Amino acid sequence: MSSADKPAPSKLKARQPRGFVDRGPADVAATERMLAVIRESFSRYGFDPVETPFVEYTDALGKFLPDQDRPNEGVFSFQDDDEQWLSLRYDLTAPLARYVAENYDALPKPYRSYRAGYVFRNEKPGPGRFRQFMQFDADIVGSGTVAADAEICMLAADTMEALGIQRGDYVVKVNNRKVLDGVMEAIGLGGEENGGRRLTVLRAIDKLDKFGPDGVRLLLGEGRKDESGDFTKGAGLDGVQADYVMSVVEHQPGIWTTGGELGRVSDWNKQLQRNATLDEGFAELDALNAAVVAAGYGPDRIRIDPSVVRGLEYYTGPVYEVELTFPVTNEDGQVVRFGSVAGGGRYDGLVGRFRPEPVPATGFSIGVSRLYSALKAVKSPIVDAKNELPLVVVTAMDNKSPEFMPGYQAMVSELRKASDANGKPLVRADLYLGSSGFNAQMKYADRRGAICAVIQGSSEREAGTVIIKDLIMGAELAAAGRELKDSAEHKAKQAEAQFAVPVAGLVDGVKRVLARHSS
RNA sequence: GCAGCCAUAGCUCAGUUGGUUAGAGCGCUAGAUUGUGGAUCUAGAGGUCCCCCGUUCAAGCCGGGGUGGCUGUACCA
Repeated sequence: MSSADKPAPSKLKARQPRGFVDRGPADVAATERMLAVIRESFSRYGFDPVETPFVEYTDALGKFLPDQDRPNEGVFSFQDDDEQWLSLRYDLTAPLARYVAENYDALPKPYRSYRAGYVFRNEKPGPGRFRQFMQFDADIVGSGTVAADAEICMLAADTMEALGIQRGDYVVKVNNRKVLDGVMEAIGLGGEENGGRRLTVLRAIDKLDKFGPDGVRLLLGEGRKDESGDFTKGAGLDGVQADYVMSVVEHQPGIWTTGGELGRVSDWNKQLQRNATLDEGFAELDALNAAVVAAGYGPDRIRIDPSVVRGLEYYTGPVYEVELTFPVTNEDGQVVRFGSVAGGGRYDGLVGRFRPEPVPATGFSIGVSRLYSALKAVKSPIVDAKNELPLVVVTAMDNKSPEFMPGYQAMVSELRKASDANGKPLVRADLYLGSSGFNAQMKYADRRGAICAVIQGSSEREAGTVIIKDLIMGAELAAAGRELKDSAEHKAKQAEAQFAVPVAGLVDGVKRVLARHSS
């Protein structure tokens, strides 16, 4: 404080690493409620929870093996003191595969499990895209039937509705890797030697949402130049090949709505040159569709869409993507779409990496923070702040005199012990511990969003009473114009908003205020 | 990763051809009002002008390099 002890010239700068975020009380509480809803939904489908650690051996995560000294491509990795490579998990699927393989004999199969947790990706962050984020997964391991995939799709749809997303505001889109592989074969891109070009074509298809059919066509052919002048090399398909690809991926709007009835994928497939892989893919889509339709899930909820491309590295059969379809106005006033908030598919090869026998598996993953933003945008009641327990602030009128503090602490203590008719906690209670004057204490209570303030100065203390001030009603009065403040009506309201009760009646007085605002 | 734009107070931003002590609005802290949220008025706190090197008598401003941010693109399990 004296001029002698100046602050050091270089103070440490408080800052978050890029791509990582802090979350405030409202976000934490709302996310907790959201997770509870998802958990309930998954649990109802008979899934059991399991938790695995953040860290796995790098080779167990699969894709990024330490081919050199630094297994760092997109993954946070470090070496243990025995020099083995460890990594932070980048999804919840690979750790589940490791868990199932390790505990194979002890688990009931097919094994249904769910889990939520943070995952980490060491890559460039962007809007709504972080290096640490939460996923919520559900998987069925040990069942190769398409009924398992159907079950996952229905679970996805039901979970969206449980979260307060209206039917029609989301859609579960389903495709099958075998369809895409069959298309590749049909245009002559089958076989080991065409792996690179296949990837380019599939990536181009994945851009349909972003660049539209014309953009995709460019990427299938020569390539595409973006507005910054950057050029993306295309797959080099000729016109016939590109036509074929486009006819598949663009056909989806008509498939299920023809004649007002659900069409059959196998009928639609007759328009195309066929091969065994295509047939198998369409047969699986057909079976999946039949299963969900029989259970009452129409194309407004679960829909076949041949343009869905996901998980090129490890999905082997059906793939799914949950897309939000309602438009949203962002803070810049632009209308945007949320797009995909969950995705998944069948990964029959993943557990088998650890086991002598093949183990089929299917599952999906919810991007929790993206979905959270979406729930706020649709004003889902689940993320509404009103669900929080109300806060009462006890002011410390005589905070300059330490001998009065125990009295105030007795008050918050009593409020903290109070419960409602159902035996649940009545309120959260906070005692002002700062050194500022009374005016500032009211501002404090206001900023904390307290429902009421408890006040006891010297005159109340002598009278054995406390004052309870309804801050919600008080705010309306404070906002009223000066000329109104002398009116009889205003004074009557003021008496209602702020009243004295005996010290023993503190909890009852607070209940009186709660009752006013408990709608 | 590649390309473009940007970096001055907590936030949004001014800052003249390079010229003394870098400003505004909002916000924040408090006072006016022994003890009541808004409004008003007053005062206060808060800055290595992103960092380093260079040019110059002199750099927030000019040059080079770095770092960080934004946008697009690539990748995305």
